[in-house]
Amino acid sequence: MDDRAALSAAVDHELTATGRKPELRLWLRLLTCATLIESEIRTKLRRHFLVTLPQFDLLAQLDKAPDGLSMGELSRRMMVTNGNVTGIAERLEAIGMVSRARSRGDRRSQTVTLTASGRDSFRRMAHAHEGWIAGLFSDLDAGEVAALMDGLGRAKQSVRRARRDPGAA
Amino acid sequence: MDDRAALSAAVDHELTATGRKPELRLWLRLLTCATLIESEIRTKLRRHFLVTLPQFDLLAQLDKAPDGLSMGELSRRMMVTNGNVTGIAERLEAIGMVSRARSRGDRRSQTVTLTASGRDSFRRMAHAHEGWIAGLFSDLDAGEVAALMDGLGRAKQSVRRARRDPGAA
DNA sequence: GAGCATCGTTTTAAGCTTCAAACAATTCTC
DNA sequence: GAGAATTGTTTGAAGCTTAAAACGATGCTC
Repeated sequence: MDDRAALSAAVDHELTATGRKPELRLWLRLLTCATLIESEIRTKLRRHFLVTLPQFDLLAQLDKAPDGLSMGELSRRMMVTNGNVTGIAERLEAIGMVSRARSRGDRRSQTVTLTASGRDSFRRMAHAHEGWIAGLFSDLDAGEVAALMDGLGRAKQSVRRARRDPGAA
Repeated sequence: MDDRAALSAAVDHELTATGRKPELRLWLRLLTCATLIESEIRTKLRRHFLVTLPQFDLLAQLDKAPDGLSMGELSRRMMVTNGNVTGIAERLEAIGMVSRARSRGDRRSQTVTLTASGRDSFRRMAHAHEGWIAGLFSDLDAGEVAALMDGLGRAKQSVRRARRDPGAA
């Protein structure tokens, strides 16, 4: 490869990343989308409702579970560590959005529940949130949304399977 | 709506979330994918290279910029706040992966550069990282990857546009 | 039922992240 | 050129996050 070819390959690599594996580029693009949306929603939640995104996430899990959830179940559904949930739930309890009580039948376990006012507040947030998300995706038509749902569904399955058997290629 | 219909609607809502807007479901799925991959990569980077994901991210930006980058430029490319970069760069400097120096021409600005050993270490990490990502996506064929790249590209544009003009629907 | 492993949760240490305020160097304006 | 915005970065406070250790209740085995 002569100098000009080497330079051109280098520039090409710099600017368009075509030298990389397609999977890596896909991951970077996926991450960019997630980061953009996440930071937009985080800012709006703070500005409009004085709530953090993790707090909103915890409330959303509880809103779908009328009987409340244990700390461990919250941790699994939110895909974060146990210790993480402890802090978020404490702060939400301090502002009266959720209540915690030892579970009947297993005194190790705590059951977290939305308070009445917590549920009210969350419903308002959730309504606004749905609108914000729709706004962010508003340049996509129904077919594009469906295609992405499908592709991401396959991607999710692939990732889950790969995490289970690290060996198989 | 009688009791049985109400119950069935509720269950349906719980399990498949069909009551929600497709855009919201798309966002949740996108976030799930990103979270799964991110946590897998985070763990592997720590186990194999004793480096955090944000540190890897900063190194990756520097590896693409042979002349180094200013703190502000790093912040923009990593899509995080300025103050955030300060801490990550400090820790990377402490372990000898990067060096910082006042920029010539503008004494406000710091230029961050990979050290020789930092570049060496990063190249090894990047090679492993590329393999891990390929492994996670290995159930997708080339067409699926391309389709996702395309759809996510459109999604990214939609989000960026919506952030610029909050008014337009 | 005594010992032992397990399970659900909290705690701790280190690091990440944002937002807002502070600071310092630069540029603009007159 | 002096004063006023602007720009690049750091600092500080609050909160998030993980990994690992600690704790206490439960269940298991003999």
